[in-house]
Amino acid sequence: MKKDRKTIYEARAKIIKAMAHPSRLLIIEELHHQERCVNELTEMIGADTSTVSKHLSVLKNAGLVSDEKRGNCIYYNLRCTCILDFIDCVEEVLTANAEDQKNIMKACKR
Amino acid sequence: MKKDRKTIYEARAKIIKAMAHPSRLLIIEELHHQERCVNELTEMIGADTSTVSKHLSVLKNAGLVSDEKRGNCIYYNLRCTCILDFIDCVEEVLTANAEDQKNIMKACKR
DNA sequence: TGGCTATTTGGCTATATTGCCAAGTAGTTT
DNA sequence: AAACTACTTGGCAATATAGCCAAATAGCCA
Repeated sequence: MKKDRKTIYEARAKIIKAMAHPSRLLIIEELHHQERCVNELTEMIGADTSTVSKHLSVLKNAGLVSDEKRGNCIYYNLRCTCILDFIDCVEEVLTANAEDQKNIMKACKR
Repeated sequence: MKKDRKTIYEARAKIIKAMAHPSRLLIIEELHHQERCVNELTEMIGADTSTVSKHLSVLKNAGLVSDEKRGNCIYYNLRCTCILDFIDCVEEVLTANAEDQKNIMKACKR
């Protein structure tokens, strides 16, 4: 692979990888509705605070969320709302896959 | 996290994880232009055939590509073209990140 | 049949990710 | 200042991923 093409794909992969985790997808979806602090997200996810904090730092590092300290809490915000379209696309893939499964089942019954 | 919500996010994460690799992003983009066989992709990527074959099986397993044997080769096709919008969104994030970097640099010079 | 070509699979090592606990930091409240 | 709240960091073990080589499979060609 050409060097500059590789650089581009690596940069993209880093962003996508940051999304590629169930808890982080929850965070993304939640932050789309409203900003949240670590504590709130921790409760929703049901993992250790440190774990959630690390997930948030992965997202922040990828530039997907921003944080803002206000009062006692650090509030996290979603930076690019287009990410939600992204998830719509993923849903499309899942639906297509389910459709395939169904057809396979049908074929087996025959 | 509630069990059914967790299931949904795990399914989504699996799809996204399948995209989260430079070589696999190249494959996706390439297949968007035209179908390709393993050999062709292997050359473009410049890795071992077995490595590329495994990348393709990850993509196939996620339902992102389909394969079709014709003549001597197995041709791979992209199944959901919406994935390209997805990548547009990733580009948007990258641009925003670059913008941030630029502003930080500016601030430092002052 | 035997050798090709195209592709997949198994096995292995190196590396990365995840998640918990414990400890550290920082700002707030009493 | 001491205790408290909110969060991050370091460390560690378990697990997953990546990429190579070697070997297996499968269809084509002579």
